[in-house]
Amino acid sequence: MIHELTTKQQQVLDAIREFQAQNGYPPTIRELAEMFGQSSTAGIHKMLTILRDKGHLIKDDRKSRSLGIVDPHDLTADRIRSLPILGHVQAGMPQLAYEEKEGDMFIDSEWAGHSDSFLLRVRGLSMIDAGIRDGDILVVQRAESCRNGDIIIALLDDEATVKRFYKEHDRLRLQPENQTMQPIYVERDYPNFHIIGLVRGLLRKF
Amino acid sequence: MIHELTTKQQQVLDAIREFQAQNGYPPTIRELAEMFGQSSTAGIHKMLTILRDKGHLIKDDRKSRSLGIVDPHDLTADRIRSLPILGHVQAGMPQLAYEEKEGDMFIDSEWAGHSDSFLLRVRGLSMIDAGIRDGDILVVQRAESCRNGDIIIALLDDEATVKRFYKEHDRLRLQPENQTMQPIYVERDYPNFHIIGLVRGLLRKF
DNA sequence: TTTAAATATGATCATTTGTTTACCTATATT
DNA sequence: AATATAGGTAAACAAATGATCATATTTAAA
Repeated sequence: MIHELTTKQQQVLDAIREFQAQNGYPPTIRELAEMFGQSSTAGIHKMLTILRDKGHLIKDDRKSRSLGIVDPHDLTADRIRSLPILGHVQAGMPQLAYEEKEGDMFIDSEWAGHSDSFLLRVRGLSMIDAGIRDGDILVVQRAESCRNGDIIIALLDDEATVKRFYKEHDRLRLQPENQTMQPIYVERDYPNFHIIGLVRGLLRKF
Repeated sequence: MIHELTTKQQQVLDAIREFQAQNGYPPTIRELAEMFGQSSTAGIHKMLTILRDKGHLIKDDRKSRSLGIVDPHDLTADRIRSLPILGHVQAGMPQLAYEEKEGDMFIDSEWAGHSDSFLLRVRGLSMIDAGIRDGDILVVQRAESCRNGDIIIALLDDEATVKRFYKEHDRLRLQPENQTMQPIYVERDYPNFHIIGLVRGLLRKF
């Protein structure tokens, strides 16, 4: 869909990108013309129209400094999320207690692209056999439901835990991955059980 | 140095930030006035001057859409690194074979702040007891030396491995963390042994 | 060579945008 | 009560900016 560009058109596009990075806002047509040593604005204006038609540029008519690059390489902003690191999950859901925030961390949105996620520091050894260790940080995606076998963050009687989730005949099984620990069974419709989120990733710092 | 703001001033600042994030370029004074339901531009204009004097805003006189937020929280650019994901480490060090790149991932520079780092996908179970599993991604910091107990990426006879490193009397011990595997011993000064880097972190995607 | 497209000029026009002045209204402080 | 400050209105002005027309010049394709 994105057409080929002449070298000149590419230069203009690069100049816009450069200016934006340098100043925090896009250039005017006259500023662009000056950069290329041109005495008229008409040439640049025409080129911007071409660039827009070719799909490389977003340009709002009659708006000053409204140029926006359509750059498949510069997905930086879209690929980064800043997530809060929570020391522990508290009661009072579904609102998360952000006061308990340990800090923030930037992560690739491949993990946090959907909905609102957060990071949770693991306490305990209940998932040690799944390679989840004490002190690890989990990438948790908020969710109310999940599927069999998912590793979830659940709140049971105001106590937050990491477990693998299984739905059985008339009850739910929260399976620790630790040979020394027993599964927890929860009646369906037990009021004090809530799924907080799905474990999507794990971060560990050595 | 940065003065306190009234709630209204804070709202204006937030609106500018929001607009910038939304559109890629800053708003005009009239657009701001409209956002706040004001019929005149003078009020906003006055407020922008105040915000600039207080050090929260960069504002070029007589330039359209030139507002720039001075935001101590926006250290984004400094806290993010884009690291290549390598499928495996090859011979021919110390240059890494970037042709084998699987892709790139953004990570917090808390892990990759120093020197050049890269990401390496783990193959095998040699470190399973350390919670490092097949398919995990390691954050590797390039290094030629390391200390006892460090988890390292080493190249032995053109074979790359993840092991825990110990220096013994007259040899080096590469200790797998897997009860079924035996340590590897390497003579000091063995020519075909090279330390590639230090494992600083671990990323896993569920 | 001929033709078409891309690039550029110079001038002009219309609109957008920032700036300013003179007021008005609260609210809090002296 | 008097005063200062933040916030707001209305109107007008000046500068910045985008759009456009007619016309060259160069470059690439037919």
